[in-house]
Amino acid sequence: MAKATDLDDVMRDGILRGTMEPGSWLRMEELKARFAVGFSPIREALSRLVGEGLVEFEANRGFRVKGLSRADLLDIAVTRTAVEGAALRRSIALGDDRWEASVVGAMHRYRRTAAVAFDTDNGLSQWEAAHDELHAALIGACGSPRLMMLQHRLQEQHLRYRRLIVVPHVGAEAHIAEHEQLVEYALARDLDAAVAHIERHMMITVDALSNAEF
Amino acid sequence: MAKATDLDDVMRDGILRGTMEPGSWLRMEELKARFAVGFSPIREALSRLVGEGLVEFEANRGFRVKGLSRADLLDIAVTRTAVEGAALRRSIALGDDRWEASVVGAMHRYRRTAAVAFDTDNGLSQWEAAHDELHAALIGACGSPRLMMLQHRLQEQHLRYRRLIVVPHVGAEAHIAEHEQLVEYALARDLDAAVAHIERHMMITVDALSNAEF
DNA sequence: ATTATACTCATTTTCGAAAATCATTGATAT
DNA sequence: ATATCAATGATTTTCGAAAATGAGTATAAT
Repeated sequence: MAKATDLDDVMRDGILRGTMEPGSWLRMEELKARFAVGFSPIREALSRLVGEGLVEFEANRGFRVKGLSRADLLDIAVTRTAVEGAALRRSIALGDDRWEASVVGAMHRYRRTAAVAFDTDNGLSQWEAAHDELHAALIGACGSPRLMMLQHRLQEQHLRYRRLIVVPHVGAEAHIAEHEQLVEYALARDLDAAVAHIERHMMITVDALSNAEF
Repeated sequence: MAKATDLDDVMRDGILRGTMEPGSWLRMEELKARFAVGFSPIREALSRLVGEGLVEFEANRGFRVKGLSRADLLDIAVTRTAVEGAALRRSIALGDDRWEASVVGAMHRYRRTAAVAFDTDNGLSQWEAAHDELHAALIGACGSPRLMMLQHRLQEQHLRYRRLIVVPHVGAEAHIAEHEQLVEYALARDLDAAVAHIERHMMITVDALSNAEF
């Protein structure tokens, strides 16, 4: 079935989508049966996910999906603020026209997907994907592989929490306005305004989520 | 010999100390013989190190020690600036007396080890260790597990470059003065001065290293 | 001479039987 | 009754034989 090299992709997907429950143990025999492979590829893929922070390992007890908590959600936000703030600062300072073009393009797609987010079945996840791509585009010119990689991983981890709450129909407009403003600052190369805005933005997301049950 | 769970520690050590050459392939049979274990624990440990950014993996070609380059050294510095800057800002804002005490203590040990760094055989690595501990102590009150973990990993990665150049006997005084100043700002809770100082500090280290041959 | 194809060989990668581990249960002694 | 220790069982973890892979080499075809 699934090639062994892509096993971590499949499992990452399961963890991010909540199919594999946060905090639950990952029993070897079960995974072996589920994915129709031997022990080695499974352990290897899980070890990679440990490094990514999605899975925890306890010697002789096995692997488990990393749990969710308010403290962890806050920590993700704090770290995202540090990483994305610095990356955005550099990106705005270094970005050329190609960067501007990619931001404009991503913003366009973001607007479009937001407009139909509640119409179709997977409209919401389309919007979410466009949102994440917009953020990635904004820091795309920062020139630091590590900062971009960290942003990507933190976005993934954040995704697990976003999926837990129902996005209110009404909030959409404010959400869009937030990003219009952010992109405007970025393209105007207003460094301080953009960074201040994105830092505030991170915390708003936490506030919205911290009322949720989990 | 070495318990299988600690295999990654042993290999990490080898990579950081340069025993395992940067860019070189890690042949399975060789590692199997060297550590007297089977394939599985080796692959697992290496997979963990992939997540930490010390090892690269290419499907069906195997694992290799991550190479060194000027671009990579600069990227480490950029990322360290982002992570340690933000962490220090939070640490200064949130730190209590216990934090102050740990900083004072770490600074004391740093001074002591610096004084005898060139006297004994392993004096230099003692000094290096104390230096890293001082930086860890400074951000110790930031309250973010992720920022502290990232700082630790980046410090490790930076270590591989530090080992490449010979620390000049003369530079020691300036190095100590830098840290005296930094600690002073931190304990005085002068947030902006401390953060500005540490950001400059990161770049100084890069400059010193970028003249080295590699 | 150059491209295409089959064959080697060194190496990675997978597999499941077997060993190791830990929590639990049951037996025994105080 | 409670503590101590041995047996049990469920599960993780290791191991090396065997399969899969890809790079290199030889052979054949145009």
